[in-house]
Amino acid sequence: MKGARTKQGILERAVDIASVEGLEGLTIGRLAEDLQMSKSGLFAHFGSREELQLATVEAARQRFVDEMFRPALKAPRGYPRLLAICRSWLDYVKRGVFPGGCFFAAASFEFDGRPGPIRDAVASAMDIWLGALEKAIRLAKDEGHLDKRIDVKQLAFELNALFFGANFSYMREDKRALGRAWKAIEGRLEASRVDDQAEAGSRGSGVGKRAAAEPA
Amino acid sequence: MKGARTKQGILERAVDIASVEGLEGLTIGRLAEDLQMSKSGLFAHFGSREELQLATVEAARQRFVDEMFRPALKAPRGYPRLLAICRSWLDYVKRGVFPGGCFFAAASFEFDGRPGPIRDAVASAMDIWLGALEKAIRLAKDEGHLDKRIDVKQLAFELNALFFGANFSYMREDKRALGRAWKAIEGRLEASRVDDQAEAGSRGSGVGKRAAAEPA
DNA sequence: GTGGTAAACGAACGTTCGTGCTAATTTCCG
DNA sequence: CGGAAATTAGCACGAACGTTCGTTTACCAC
Repeated sequence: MKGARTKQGILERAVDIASVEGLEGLTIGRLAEDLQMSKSGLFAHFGSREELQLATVEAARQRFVDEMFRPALKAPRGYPRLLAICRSWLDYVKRGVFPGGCFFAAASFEFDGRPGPIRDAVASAMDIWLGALEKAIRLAKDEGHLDKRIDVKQLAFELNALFFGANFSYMREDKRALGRAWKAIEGRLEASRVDDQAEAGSRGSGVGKRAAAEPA
Repeated sequence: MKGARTKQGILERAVDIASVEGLEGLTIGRLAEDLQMSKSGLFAHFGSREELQLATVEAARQRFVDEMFRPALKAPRGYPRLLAICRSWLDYVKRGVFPGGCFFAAASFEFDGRPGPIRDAVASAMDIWLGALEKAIRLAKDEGHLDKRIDVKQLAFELNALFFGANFSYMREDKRALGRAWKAIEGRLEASRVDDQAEAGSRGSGVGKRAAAEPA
């Protein structure tokens, strides 16, 4: 049972390295040296490099769910939860959950043109995440918080794109990156929101009726 | 002078390979074999692998400008040109200008956490492109086509994010990817547009006043 | 045609890659 | 405590990596 803990430790480090150097840059020798153990000893846990890479993808998915997604589920379902997910996403890159930025953004672009098990694993993880995002949007519609006419997949596409853009800009030391992303996200969501008559008040008309809140 | 032509041919192939395998996956042996020439003969043109990578980035930038950006400049300045640039971007990934999808999206994510000359070169190319995009937006404002209140950098950020998202989805064989991206882009631009009283007509109100045109 | 320069080649360098084996060590259970 | 099982280490391998070297080929001016 000791092996399981060691394996977990290996994978945590593997995820960190892969998020910076890429999954192809993740090398057994480098990883072993980093953990101060022998190549062969480490190797024995996986049997092949590809298996190590696949396990790394899965470990990254776990971390993503634990650090970014699950906490957002505490928010009440519907619009608040959808907003919480978006906020949590930006927070997750800000906190540096992966030292090299969003693991899956990087991995997706790294393997997009290369068929094989790793590409499939990354794609599957992204499918799960996008599915969860779509579900959150659908719930917000069902709760009557979002306009019934909005296209769920379309909105998920746009939000996901903004996440990628946020990660890109943030990694380029653009201090305004997350602020911009948050503004865009909020604007997009507010525009799809069903008018809440209770707080009708005087919303601005025209370009955008945007709140001014800043991300965490 | 023969060497210059050879070098150009090498770089064209190098760009193709790097767009699929990544700049780190671009290997001298592989490239030489692909071109049916000796490693040493090829190597002599660059002096080091890093120099080859840097030259590859520059060659990719050239191709990007030639195939995607310059053609869009034929459109009249202002809103039409901005729209033409966006359309051209989507078309450029659809046409497979780079076999592995947008070279710079991939390279940006590959090197975002790794300081060094290559990261700098990629970042510089992205800066030039984003600068050009911002300029197009600013021109559209100056021409009175876009609302004067819009934030140029904010809009550029959002468009760029949508391009990345489009590339991501398109590379995943999502047939609707470019359609969605186009819809989002057009919606975002229409919302920032100054109302053209001449063609007032009956635009839909509410969520979005979106035209239904499909991308090329 | 001949001489000189530029371009491409082939072989080899030292490293590092992933991957087998086998031996030593540690851990766990009765 | 002792022995079986799981875990780690040591070592060797073939291949590929970037790079250097000396040599040969191709081309162009005179």
